[in-house]
Amino acid sequence: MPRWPEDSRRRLVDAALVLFDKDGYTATTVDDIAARAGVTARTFFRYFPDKDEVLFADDDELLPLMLDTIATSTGPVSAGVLMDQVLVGLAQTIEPARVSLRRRQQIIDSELSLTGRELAKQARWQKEIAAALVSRGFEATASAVLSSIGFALFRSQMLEWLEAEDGVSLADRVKRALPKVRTVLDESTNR
Amino acid sequence: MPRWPEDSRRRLVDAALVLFDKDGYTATTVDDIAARAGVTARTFFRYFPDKDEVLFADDDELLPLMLDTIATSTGPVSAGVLMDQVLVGLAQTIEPARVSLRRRQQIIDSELSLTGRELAKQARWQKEIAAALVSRGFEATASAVLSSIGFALFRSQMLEWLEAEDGVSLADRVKRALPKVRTVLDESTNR
DNA sequence: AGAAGTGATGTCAGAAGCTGTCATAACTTC
DNA sequence: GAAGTTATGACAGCTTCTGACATCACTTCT
Repeated sequence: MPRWPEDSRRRLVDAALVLFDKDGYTATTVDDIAARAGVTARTFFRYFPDKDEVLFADDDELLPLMLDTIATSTGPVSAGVLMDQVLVGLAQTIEPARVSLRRRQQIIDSELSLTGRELAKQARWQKEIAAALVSRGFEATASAVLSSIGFALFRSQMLEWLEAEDGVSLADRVKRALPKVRTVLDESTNR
Repeated sequence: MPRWPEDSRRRLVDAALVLFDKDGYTATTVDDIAARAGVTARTFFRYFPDKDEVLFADDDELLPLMLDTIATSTGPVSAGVLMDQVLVGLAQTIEPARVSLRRRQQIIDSELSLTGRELAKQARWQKEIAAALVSRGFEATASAVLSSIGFALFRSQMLEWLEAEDGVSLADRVKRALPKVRTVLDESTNR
């Protein structure tokens, strides 16, 4: 429970989203964001290491959740089932934030560098999840492959979910994703 | 066959790789690179839109190759087979450059922003390949999923290939990757 | 209540990335 | 050899990001 803190941070995030949405990412300077939040640019960089991160800072809370899913899972399960649990848990966590996530994704898609940042973050998750699977005794390459395609699938499902209006939850989409791969693969070897 | 051109560009790339390797990415300034190549920083930015791109500029030649694979494929094949051909072709193309690619990957891994750039480029490929599959008459979601996991797999295999010393070619690794997914998946539903 | 401490913020200075503009020199072409 | 093209240099300026130090608000201890 700090004195003024967290308040500035929240205002900076809000200001950034509004301005990026209104004027575009490159067109809005850090000074603009800081001014709208009532602080200095220097303060902005105290909360966020760079201009991009104001869009992704909240994501950092998600990795511990995912790692926790793996660490606290009980009983003998396959790596695939664990990965499934991780992704469904992730889906359920972000599910309520759909509208703001969609706005954010529009901004991200408008700038290639932001897409890169998003994917880099996901790549870090991917590595950590794979490592967590390994530390639970699963084989290294299988863990890497699983984590790799798991996140690739999650992302494609998330993008669909953000766009779609059919009301199908992200968790449901994710649950259907892995079997869907199997279908595609069965077709793929069908010379 | 330009007058002086291409020569400066080549020298800039070489200088950048040497300096990034020697002093680290952030520590070497664009001025350093330009100086070593015998030109001005302004000239650097005429060849490359930003400092990152000097590491990735050559990759742009690869996309046309991949799209060509899809466009010129004859006979009725499944999307999966096509995707397989694309990735194996890509693997064979970059195969000879292994040593320089490994040095490059070390630099990329040292900086999160570079990883982002690498993945952003791959994301663009992914979208274009998916679009090419669609234009060959394949279903949209299947194309997207296939392209998505295809590149995820390719990347994980490439990273293994760069590290490994077992002499197994990248193309072979890629060929084994898709079946490997199937194995992992079979295990994954095996509650 | 007053002193001392802590943490958030402001101010200032500066490096590095990147862009626009114009000049110039090298080289080609007619 | 005149005209046109092109790579490059030379500034000048903006934006992102960092380090150093000052200051102000609020807390805690006495």
